[in-house]
Amino acid sequence: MELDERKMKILQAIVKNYLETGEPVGSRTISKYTDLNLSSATIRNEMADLEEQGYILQPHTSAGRIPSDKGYRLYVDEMMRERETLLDSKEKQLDDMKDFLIEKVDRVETLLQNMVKVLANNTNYATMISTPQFQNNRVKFIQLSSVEEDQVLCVLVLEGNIIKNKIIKVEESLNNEAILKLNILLNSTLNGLTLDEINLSMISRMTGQAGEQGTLVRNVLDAIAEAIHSENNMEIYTSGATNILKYPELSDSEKATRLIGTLEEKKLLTSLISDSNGEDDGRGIQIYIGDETPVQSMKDCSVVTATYELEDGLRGTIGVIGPKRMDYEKVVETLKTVKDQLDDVYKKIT
Amino acid sequence: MELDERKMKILQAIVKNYLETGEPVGSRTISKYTDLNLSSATIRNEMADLEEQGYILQPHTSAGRIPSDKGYRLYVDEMMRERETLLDSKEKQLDDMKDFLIEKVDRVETLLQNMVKVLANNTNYATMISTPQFQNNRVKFIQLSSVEEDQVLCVLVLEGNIIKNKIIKVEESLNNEAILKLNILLNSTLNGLTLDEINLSMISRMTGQAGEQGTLVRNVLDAIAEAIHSENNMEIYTSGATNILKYPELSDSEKATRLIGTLEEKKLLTSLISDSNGEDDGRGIQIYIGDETPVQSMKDCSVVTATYELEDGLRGTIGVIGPKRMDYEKVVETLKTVKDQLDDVYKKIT
DNA sequence: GTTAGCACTCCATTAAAATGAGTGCTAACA
DNA sequence: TGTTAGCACTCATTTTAATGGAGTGCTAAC
Repeated sequence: MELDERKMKILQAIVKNYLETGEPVGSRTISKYTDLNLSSATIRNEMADLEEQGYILQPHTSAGRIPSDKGYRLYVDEMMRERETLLDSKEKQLDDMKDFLIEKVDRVETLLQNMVKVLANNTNYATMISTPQFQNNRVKFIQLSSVEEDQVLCVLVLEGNIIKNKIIKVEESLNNEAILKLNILLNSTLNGLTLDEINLSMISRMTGQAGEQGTLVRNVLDAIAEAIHSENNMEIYTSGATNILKYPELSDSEKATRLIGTLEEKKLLTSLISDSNGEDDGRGIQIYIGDETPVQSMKDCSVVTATYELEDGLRGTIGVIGPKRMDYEKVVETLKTVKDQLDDVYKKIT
Repeated sequence: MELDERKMKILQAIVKNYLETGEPVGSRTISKYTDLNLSSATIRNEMADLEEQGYILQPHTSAGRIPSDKGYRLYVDEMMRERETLLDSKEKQLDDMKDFLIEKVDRVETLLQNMVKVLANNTNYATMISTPQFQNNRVKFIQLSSVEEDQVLCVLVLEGNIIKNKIIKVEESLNNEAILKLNILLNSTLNGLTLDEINLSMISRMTGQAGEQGTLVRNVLDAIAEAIHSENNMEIYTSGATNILKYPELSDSEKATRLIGTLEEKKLLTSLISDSNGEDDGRGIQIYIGDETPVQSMKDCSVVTATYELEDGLRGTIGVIGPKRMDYEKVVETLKTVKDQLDDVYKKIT
């Protein structure tokens, strides 16, 4: 099953060439392209082998070969060299970007929205980014305040300065003293806890202690649970959906509709969000080629995702969606840089 | 410049037919289609006149005619009958929708997001909706709380239960008493005011009264100003962007990219938001045909917008973007219903 | 003023032909 | 035994030509 060195080189040449041109590549091209100094006939023989082994395929007889998913996979795993040379200029470019991003940014959301746009412009693929998850972040501060007769405002601050709030209806207005008491109760009990740590016995104890205001406490806790619960919170921003249309193999009406539709219906993207199952390269990068994708509607694409991590355990996912023949090297490199630098930018703006 | 009745009828027939088929319509079709009982030759003569007057045009010689922007405009202004007959079923349909929407909706944002999706599915065009504006809403409640040594949380509640918050850095930690005082000062001064009413002299007086905490008050006021300022607040949700691809006249790569890109880059849509300049039909409906649009990139489309109004003076815009040959009647009818009912749904969920 | 008739235009569709990139296979070569 | 030149063959793409038909404009007659 292993490929000898020559076959590897030929496969690599095929993939590289196809990434560049998007056209099936023939034996003659390879014969000239590589330093192997082999005639096209020899290449043809090797190609026949490679096809038999499933690394490349022919769109039709008498066409050149294109990489199969398996071929891309081998390329990505074994042959892709990191572009150290490019790294410097990329660093610089991203430094510029940082300045650009910081300007006028004062909320994480805005930062991420800008980031995802920059990434889309940079790569010419579609991009997505999820707001950080914070299930495991701890409660820092809770406050109830009476806003109107029958309305209580509940504000919740989590580690990482995530603020959630909700207006809760109450039957009868509360006096200041009652509210003060409740605040003390809530803070002393819940501060420093994560959602997972707020369990049933705790809840019943608190509702007990709250006496008359038992139902209110209950409502507050519900509000917290709801506020903190992942699916209500994770937002996904996308950008560059129209980049899809730049690639003929994706731009026919049916595929484009499916893809752009998926990007629009952000919920469908959640399965791309860092399930952090093993398959990454040790630096939080994951590559899904074709059918490997967890999002069915993207089976004609490749998806590259990276997990970024801000301080305070805030963690999210950033991803690039493009044709299978995307420039994996560049994308991976860019994502790594983005991921590394996101933290910096974030620190500067907070 | 006025058209006689017969020409009107012919134009109307052309537009209607073109809306249905999307194909240029010829004289023979009209001759049979209308109850005018005129031969195709006569129709041809009239068509020649209509073309000369700019109401219709020929894609090429030996093709039928299609309406020009001017033709559409006349149709929309003068010929479009409201479909009273359909109204009943539409009402019902929207009632169903209401139930669907209320389920699990507990924030206005979610309501609007669902609404815009339903609208897109219903019409088969692209849709947009803006979150309500609240420049003129009054301050209901302000509260500062010390969250950490150097961080103060500022919560602002406006009429309509719009909540804004921001964490403000301070030099030195504030004791409870100081915060209490500030809260009283802020509330007593600002409650019941709109942003416009918070003027310079008021600010300087307050910073004076705040003594040591002058800068903090300044920061709080800045935060309010920023929170309340329109461009930071208005969000626009879109849906059904891919519906664009259903219409051949818009689905070529270039146009589609431009349009979907515009929908993605929501900021570009702000000029569609209820500048409420006169040109509406008295019920908050506006129709932009082709070049009439304030958004340059949509000059190949028509856009229909409606202003909706929730209670408490919350007001936003909902819009439909489609090909010029969109079904204006249906769209206008649907928008009217949505606009009327949005308020109801909103009341139910709050 | 209306209509029938006719020549003309031009797009769209189909069919046929030319092109050419690329293959697989065979036989000769080192 | 691995490599290469040569050649016949395949098949998507492009080009060209032919055909059909929807629709018009104009003229002459009603």
